[in-house]
Amino acid sequence: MDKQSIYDDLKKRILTLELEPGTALDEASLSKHYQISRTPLREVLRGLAGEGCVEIVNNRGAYVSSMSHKVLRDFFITAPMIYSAIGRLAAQNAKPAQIQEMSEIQEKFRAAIESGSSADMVYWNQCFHALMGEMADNPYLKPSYDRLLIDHARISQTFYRPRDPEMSKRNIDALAHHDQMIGAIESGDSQAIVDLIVEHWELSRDLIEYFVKPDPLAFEMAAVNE
Amino acid sequence: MDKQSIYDDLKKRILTLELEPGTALDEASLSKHYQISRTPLREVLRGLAGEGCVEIVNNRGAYVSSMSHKVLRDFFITAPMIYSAIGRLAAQNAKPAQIQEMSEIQEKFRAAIESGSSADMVYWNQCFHALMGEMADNPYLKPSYDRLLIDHARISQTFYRPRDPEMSKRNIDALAHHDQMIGAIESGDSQAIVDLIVEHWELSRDLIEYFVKPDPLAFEMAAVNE
DNA sequence: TCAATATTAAATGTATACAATATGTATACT
DNA sequence: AGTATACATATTGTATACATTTAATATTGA
Repeated sequence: MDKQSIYDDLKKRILTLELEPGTALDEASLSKHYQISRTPLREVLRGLAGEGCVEIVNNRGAYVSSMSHKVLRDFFITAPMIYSAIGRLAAQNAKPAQIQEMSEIQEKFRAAIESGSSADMVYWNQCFHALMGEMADNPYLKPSYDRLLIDHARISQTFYRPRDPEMSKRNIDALAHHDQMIGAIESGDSQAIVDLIVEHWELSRDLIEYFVKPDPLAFEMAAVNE
Repeated sequence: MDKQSIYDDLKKRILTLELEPGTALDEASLSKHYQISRTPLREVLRGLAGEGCVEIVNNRGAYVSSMSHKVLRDFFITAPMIYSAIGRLAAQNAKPAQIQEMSEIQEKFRAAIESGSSADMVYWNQCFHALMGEMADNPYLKPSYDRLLIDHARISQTFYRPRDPEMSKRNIDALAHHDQMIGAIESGDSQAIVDLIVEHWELSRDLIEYFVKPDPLAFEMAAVNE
């Protein structure tokens, strides 16, 4: 397994919460697991730290980056601005080959939703939005955008409930948004893509609110007053 | 010299253009220069790559990141949005100790301008704006902001002419902006800081335009027609 | 002479051994 | 008993030797 594959594998395990926020990433165990020496493994961990997946503390090793309330708040403040900017630039700069690739990813995403595979949904959704970042082709926005996507995936996983029928409905909506986004990018319609991204964002935000502020459990007032 | 110092030193040399864009960063030479083995030096280079100072090509080493026309364009597109957002957040979140520190940095900056030391001006200006990024305290915006600051310093250096009287005038203006920014942050005035940042940005932008589109050299039409 | 291939030198990439640091445990002391 | 200190263990950080890849040069053939 080469370094890039190890990088991708670790990132995937962090995004899917298989490695939960705060988990210690022990160099010896990982290098044994991936059958590679500690030197290149350390470089992988430091690479992931640069992307925000991992936090490194001096002389105390690497940890999967945390997801505090503060982080959640910053995420809600920041995502709409960056997502809109990336979308606008993507509509302006997307190359035909990238649009083709995006269509293919979208079909994989559609298949994942139809099959109900939660891990695949997260993965192909991630690919879709990461590709939009590539289309935007702006080295200054990319690091922030990528970091937002990482936490977006983790937050979504946290609040996703595969058995809730409300989820299927939202997935269908998200899928439709993606289709429309591809159309807007093809026609280079900046305003359309920004509108779609705002709509898509609100879907995601509402999903999270839906679970942060759920309906209280049923209870009998009479029983309490007895 | 410890790893952090080496990191800082290299970053400073890149910012001040002592190490020009595209310069190859040879591991052996650098490790000899800093009296450290290649292993930790490689980690430093990869750290700088994560920040955007350095580009690493597989099996071909590290280079000071380039400054193409494309980069310049992306810089102009992106900086106003991120700078404004950071400024707004700084006004909202700055801690008293940080405001104190900013005042101290500003005095160093003032001294640098009065003494006319170009390198010190770049350095303390960088510190001022980097601290504003700390005040904003937003992990999603920070990586983009830091990358913008790096290239902002390099672009400014490229177009700075210490002997031009126009420069001194602009320096005085920049200094005044900084003073006003500290005031706006102290009073938590978001609107004021955004206005100041836009003004400050325009100063910087005009400076660059002033040298990208200079007045043509004098010539005699008559001579051409002879 | 030019092109293609083989060889060689120099660089990066990896493994491993050793050093420094941090944590946990045991022991001594108040 | 509780705290502090000393020691032991485990983990990270660094140096160095070796492997691999790249690039430059030399050599051979047409």
